[in-house]
Parts: sequence; C-alpha cells; structure tokens
Amino acid sequence: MSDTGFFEKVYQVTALIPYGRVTSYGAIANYLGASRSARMVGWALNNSNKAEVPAHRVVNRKGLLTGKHHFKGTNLMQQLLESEGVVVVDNQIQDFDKIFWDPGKEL
DNA sequence: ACAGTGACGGGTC
DNA sequence: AGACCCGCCACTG
Repeated sequence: MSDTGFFEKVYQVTALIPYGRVTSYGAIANYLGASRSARMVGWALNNSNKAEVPAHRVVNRKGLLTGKHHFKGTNLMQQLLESEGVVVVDNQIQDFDKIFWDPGKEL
C-alpha cells in the first residue's frame, strides 16, 4: 500500500465525501498533489467502482455527471445523487458550488 | 515498441 | 460563452 498510495488516497477521500455533497476529480487530484493528473483520479475510481467508493459523488469541474456512462445503469448515478438530496438536471448538478466539498479545504 | 484513448482541467482562439 | 488544444499518466490494441 506504499506504491499504490495514489489509488488508496483516492478511495479514502472519495469515501469521506459527506452525505449530500460532491467533489470534482481535479479537487481530489489537487489534494493528492496530482492537480495535472485529474484523469488518473477517474481511472482510479474506474478500477475501484465499489460500494465503499461513492464515485457517484465525484463529478467533473462543471458538475456534470460525466462518469454516469461507467455505472451499471445509465441513470443510477443520478438516482443516487438525487436520493441524497442533490438536484441533478440533464446530468448536471444544480447548486454545484453549494454542495461542493473540497478535501484539501474541509478535510 | 508505438499509437490511440480516456470518469479532467486549464489556457487559448 | 463556446470550441479547440495541450498536458498528465495509465491501459489496450
């Protein structure tokens, strides 16, 4: 778990996202010190894709549910978010700046 | 080994 | 404001 610290941290931070909150890949990447490797964060989640990692709470900078295509169901990601009180319209999170959770700022 | 691609982000046109 | 390009690192063909 030393070499894979990157993936581990991604899982940790993602799992620490509070209920009804969301964050962006860039925020996590920045927290891990890989601000320019936001893609790796998404790739890490893709490798995880487990219940312990609420990837549905992680979206891109625009608050768009870009990763919904990788979920089981097309609308599963949106369903989960809406179940947590997050308003999602057209795959885009409303009040994204309100429910945005910054790991390096609030953690 | 090389090239293309991807759950992104920021800068530029 | 919208579209396009580059950089980043890893995986697949």
